[in-house]
Amino acid sequence: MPTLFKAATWNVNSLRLRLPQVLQWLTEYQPDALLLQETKVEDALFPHAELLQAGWHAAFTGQKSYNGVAILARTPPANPTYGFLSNPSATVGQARVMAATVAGVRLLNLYLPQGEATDSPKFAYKEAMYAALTPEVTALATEYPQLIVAGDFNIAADARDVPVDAKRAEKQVMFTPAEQGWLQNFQAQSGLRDALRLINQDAGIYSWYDYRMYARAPHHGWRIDYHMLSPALAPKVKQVTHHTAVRALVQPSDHVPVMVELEL
DNA sequence: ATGGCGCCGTTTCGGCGA
Repeated sequence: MPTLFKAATWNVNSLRLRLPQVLQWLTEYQPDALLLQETKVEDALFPHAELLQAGWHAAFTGQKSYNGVAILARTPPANPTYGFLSNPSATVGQARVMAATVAGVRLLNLYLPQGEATDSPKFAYKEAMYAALTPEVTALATEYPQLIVAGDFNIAADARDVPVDAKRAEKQVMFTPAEQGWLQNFQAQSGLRDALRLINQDAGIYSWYDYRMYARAPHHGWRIDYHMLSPALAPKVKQVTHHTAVRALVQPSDHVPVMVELEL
C-alpha cells in the first residue's frame, strides 16, 4: 500500500514573528515534515513549547539575528545532525545546515548564502558552501537512498525561474552564469533531481518575492527554493506546490512554502 | 521591474538579507 509523504520547505524570515502563520499553515496542510530556514532565533529562545503544544516536534539549530534552520514533524525528527559532516569548517558559526530522518526519509535542510554581490566575500563564501555541498550530499545519498535535500538555495536554476529575460537576470546575483554552474554541478555530481522539473516544465513558478518589488509587481518572483530528490525518490514524486497565497498575508515572509508529495 | 522593504538588537538606526 503506497504511503503519501509530504515534505515542505519555507524560509520564514524570523520564526518568532511568523509563528502564527507557520502554525496555521501546518494545521491546514499537515505535512510529514516542514523544513524552516532563517528562523533567526538562538536555541534557548526557540518556540519549542508552542510547537509541541500544537503537536509538532522540532530539531533545530539557530543563532541570534541571522540564519537558523529547523525540521518540524509529528514525531521527533530522528538522528539530527548539524552542519556539513564531511567538512565541518564550511559551516562554522553559521546555522545554515541540518539533517534528520522522518518516516524513513533523510532530510537535509539548507539555507545557502545569497552572496550579496560578485565581488563580496559573501559571494566567495557562497561558492565555498556549494563546493562543500556536493561531496556532503554524495556521501549522504550513499548512506540514505531515500534522501531529500531541500531549502533555500539562493540560485535560480534556469530562465523559467526568473521574472525577466535571462540575459538581464544573469547580471544579478542568484542568476549569474557562475552560480547557475554551481547548481548544475551540484545536481550532476550528486545525482539528485529538482522535484518540480520532474513533473512540470512551466515558467513563472516562484518561491521568493522581493519585499521591495511586491507592491508594484506582485507576480514577479524568483524560484530559489527547491526539493532535490535522490534517484530512489525521484520516480515517486506526485506533486510540487508553491503556496503563493501565503505571500499576500499581513506581515508575510518574502518566501512562500513549497511542498513536495511523494508516493512511497 | 532597477526601486526599495523588513528583519534584528546591550534597538529607535545601522547592519544585513534577497
